Amino acid sequence: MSELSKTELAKAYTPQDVEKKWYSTWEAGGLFNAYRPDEAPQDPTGRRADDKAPFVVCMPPPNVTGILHMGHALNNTIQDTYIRYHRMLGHEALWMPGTDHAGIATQTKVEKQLRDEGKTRYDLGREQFVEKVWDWKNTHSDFIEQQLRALGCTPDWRRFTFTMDEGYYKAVIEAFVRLHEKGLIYRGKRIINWSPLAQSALSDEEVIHRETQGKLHFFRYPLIDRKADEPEYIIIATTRPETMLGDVAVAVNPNDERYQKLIGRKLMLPLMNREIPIIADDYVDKEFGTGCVKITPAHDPNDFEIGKRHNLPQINVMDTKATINDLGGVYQGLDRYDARKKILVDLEALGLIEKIEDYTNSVGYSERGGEMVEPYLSDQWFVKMQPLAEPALQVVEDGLIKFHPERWVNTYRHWMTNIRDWCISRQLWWGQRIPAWYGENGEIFVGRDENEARIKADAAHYKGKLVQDEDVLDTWFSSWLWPFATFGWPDNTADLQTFYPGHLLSTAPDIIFFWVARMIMGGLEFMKDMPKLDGTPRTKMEDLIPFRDVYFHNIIRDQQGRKMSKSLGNSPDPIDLVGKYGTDAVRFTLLYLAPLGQDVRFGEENCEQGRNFANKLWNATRFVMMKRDEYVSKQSEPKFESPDAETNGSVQFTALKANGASFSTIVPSSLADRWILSRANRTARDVKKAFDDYQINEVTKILYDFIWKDFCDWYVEVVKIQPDSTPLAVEILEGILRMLHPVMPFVTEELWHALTGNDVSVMIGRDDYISADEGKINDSAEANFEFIQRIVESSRLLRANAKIAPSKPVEMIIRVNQDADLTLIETSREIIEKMTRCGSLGIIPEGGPELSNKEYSSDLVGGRAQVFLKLEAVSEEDSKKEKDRLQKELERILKQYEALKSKLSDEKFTSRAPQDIISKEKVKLASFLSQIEKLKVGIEN
RNA sequence: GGGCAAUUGGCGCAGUUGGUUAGCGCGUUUCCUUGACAUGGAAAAGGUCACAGGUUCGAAUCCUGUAUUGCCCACCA
Repeated sequence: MSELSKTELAKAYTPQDVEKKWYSTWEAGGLFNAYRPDEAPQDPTGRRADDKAPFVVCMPPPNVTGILHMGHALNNTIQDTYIRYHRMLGHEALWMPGTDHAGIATQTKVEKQLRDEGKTRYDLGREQFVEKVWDWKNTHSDFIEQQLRALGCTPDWRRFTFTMDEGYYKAVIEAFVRLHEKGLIYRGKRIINWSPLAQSALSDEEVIHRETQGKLHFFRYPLIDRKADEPEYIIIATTRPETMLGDVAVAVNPNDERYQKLIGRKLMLPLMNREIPIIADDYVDKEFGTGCVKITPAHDPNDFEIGKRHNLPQINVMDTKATINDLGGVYQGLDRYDARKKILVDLEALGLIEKIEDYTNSVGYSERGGEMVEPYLSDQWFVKMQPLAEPALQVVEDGLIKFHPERWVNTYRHWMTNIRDWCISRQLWWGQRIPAWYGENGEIFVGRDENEARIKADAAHYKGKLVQDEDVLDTWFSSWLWPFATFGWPDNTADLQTFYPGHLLSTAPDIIFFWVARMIMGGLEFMKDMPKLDGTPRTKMEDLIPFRDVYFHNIIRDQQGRKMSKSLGNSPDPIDLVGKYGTDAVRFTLLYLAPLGQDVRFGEENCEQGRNFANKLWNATRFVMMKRDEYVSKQSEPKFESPDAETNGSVQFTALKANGASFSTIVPSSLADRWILSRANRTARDVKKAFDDYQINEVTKILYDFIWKDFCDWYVEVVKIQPDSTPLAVEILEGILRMLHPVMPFVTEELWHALTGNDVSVMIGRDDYISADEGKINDSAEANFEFIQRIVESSRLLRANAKIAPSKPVEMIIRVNQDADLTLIETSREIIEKMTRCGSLGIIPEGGPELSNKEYSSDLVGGRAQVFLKLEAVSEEDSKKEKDRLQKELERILKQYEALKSKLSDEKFTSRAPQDIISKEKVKLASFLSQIEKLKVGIEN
């Protein structure tokens, strides 16, 4: 590659051409693969860092049937950016991909398909139905993977895991059996959340409560054996009349004088004609309603507790479809809503309705199906959570696991300290079947398979038939094992030893309870027995936790602030955006808009910013390459292969790769060079800090500003004027491409190859990330070049004000306050002249003849200099306008000056403020003063 | 009922240990197709940082309260 390059880049960046090519090149080149030290020779890139630690991210597995929405796009972009960043830092970066079987969601979809064919799952039977779900899964799971590829994601596809895979299935069963053996899983008859649609139990987390407009009904329950001075009936209040069919008592507060005498007496439950007692319980609030509560233990969790305290029967009046059953008398067969209507009509006819009021209360709905959840009494399996929650809270409190932003710790703590047992059984067919077998007399045997259950049965001297539990486990009961089951747990695999614990978990905050908290519990509980890589046991908490940092990203909303949702149709398909704007543009935009933990409103047009940025970078590279060709052709003996970076006289290019992780070895020879090198290194430093602090939107902002404003707007312009800066520009650009690569992988890879001429087998993503050389951060160079920039800007402003055509050469004079600046400006003379298009430039010291505002328009550059632009024919009107402008400026500065002056003369300030602040303010005051004087002179002349 | 956030120019947002002449993108106005880029360049207008107190030499930034908005949690029938 002696001819470093020809300028072959197209005029605009077209992502489609570039993305497909590079993705397959990366994949074929093994970029995504992470290897254990013992597998190192397999790494096709030949580069690995045995001495460097792995960096592991487990992808939150999307639902296998789902399509990715904007939230996924953001989340996976965050993860991919961190993976790429750490890969470039030399870590063995492992991103574990996979999908989730999503029990209810998936089963519901397949059942719906069956329904369209006029069938139910029972028509097929369990085995055939599950087979059908597998078919469905197999035809849909590719889709997720393709979308992730389109987003440029680089997980280790070889490790792709599905939560129903054979090995994973085993892990789930193992976890169940172990917890059961420890007494942390039990079976119990409880009130659970029942989804009549899914016909299954739900966990508390799968129920969302919404304020719902309803009615509070006041019913009269007649008193039996009423004495003359007693009321005819007791009035109870209820929001759910249909449950009265299962009433077994009415409770009052023991201290309620109104009813004290009636405690122990009986009421006649209307419609059912059942005698029920009046009982006393502290739970009842005297103030609410009538102070009398009907008690329905089978249909309300509170009533259930009260029922237990008072040994009341539990009468379940509904079946699994929330239809009234045979215990509901004449209402049998009615749906719960129809039953309510009929009960109201019937009670009305009996004159037993006191009144009905409007009432708003919180009602639970199924997160999936959206229907009203029924509190339902049934036998279910539960995980005892408190013993698991305690250490899981501890590791977060102790900072072993850090939340970003930190405030989520509060939410986490609250949930963990008020934790309730987790209902894990689901009356579905799609999922891991509960490994419990029942004997004919209700015996329960839990084992990894039927053999094991049989052995336990034998031990218990049970010889009869064994029937396995029909139910499956909650999907989250498999998800919480994700950080280690994916590596082969419960087997003691080399992968598990090498890649556990992981590092980063990135997720939306809405699954903090579902998933994040439980994964922490799972890691602490299940990894205890697994040895570390060196064979020693995991004794420390930090060896058990599944990850160290949890990044809670924002929720993406539409421009009206609504949550993106399928039903609203307000969620753009990320893949459409990728097609329209390019992957890099979408990635950049999402990260740029994603301040940590703050919801963000997203409009598709935002992607234009990312697209424009990619195009800007593209063209800057195109230009730099063009200048390089030009520069090379002018050199008598270009020495590209030279490893040295000597810069005396004939500047030469260093071999780009040899720079390793820092920007450039070229010794800067001009102010602009020192400036850009300083800015570049400062940027590298700040980017690293932002990455490490999980301020990813800050990363993109810093890069955007540096690349666009410093490099493109100024330094590229400098190169046009100072061709000797070309080699440095090339090297800065090369570093820019590396710095930006984790965020915008495609365009940077394409440009990097164009620029360096590297073979496709060499990938920027396997190369070193830029690290800052802080010794090259040069405050005075930055300040001095900024001074030059301000002068140029002043000149442009004056030209615009005076309406002088941009192309017309002008006469300009710069008057400086300090002699040192005479030389400074002199050395930058060419830059100033070319950038301001001035025909003649005078540089003069303080003092000397005044320049009249009849001839010159002027502008102050802080207190440091004043720029004068020679005007052509000046009319009275122009002159007045110029004076007005100066006057306005004078007033503005005067105001600040006065404020600062009184501040500095305030003894309180001078005695209490730190010295450096005071001296800074003094310098500012002097600057104001000099500006004021100059403005006055300008106005008068 | 408890908790957590947010409130900065027309719109969307930065501003992380209190000290900047309060920034950015979009939009608006003016000018510019000068050999990287019109997906561009140059310039301009536009904000008493929700409100009221307080702490401090100094507050967009810290504290208290108020208002509005959003989210999470909670078994008051």
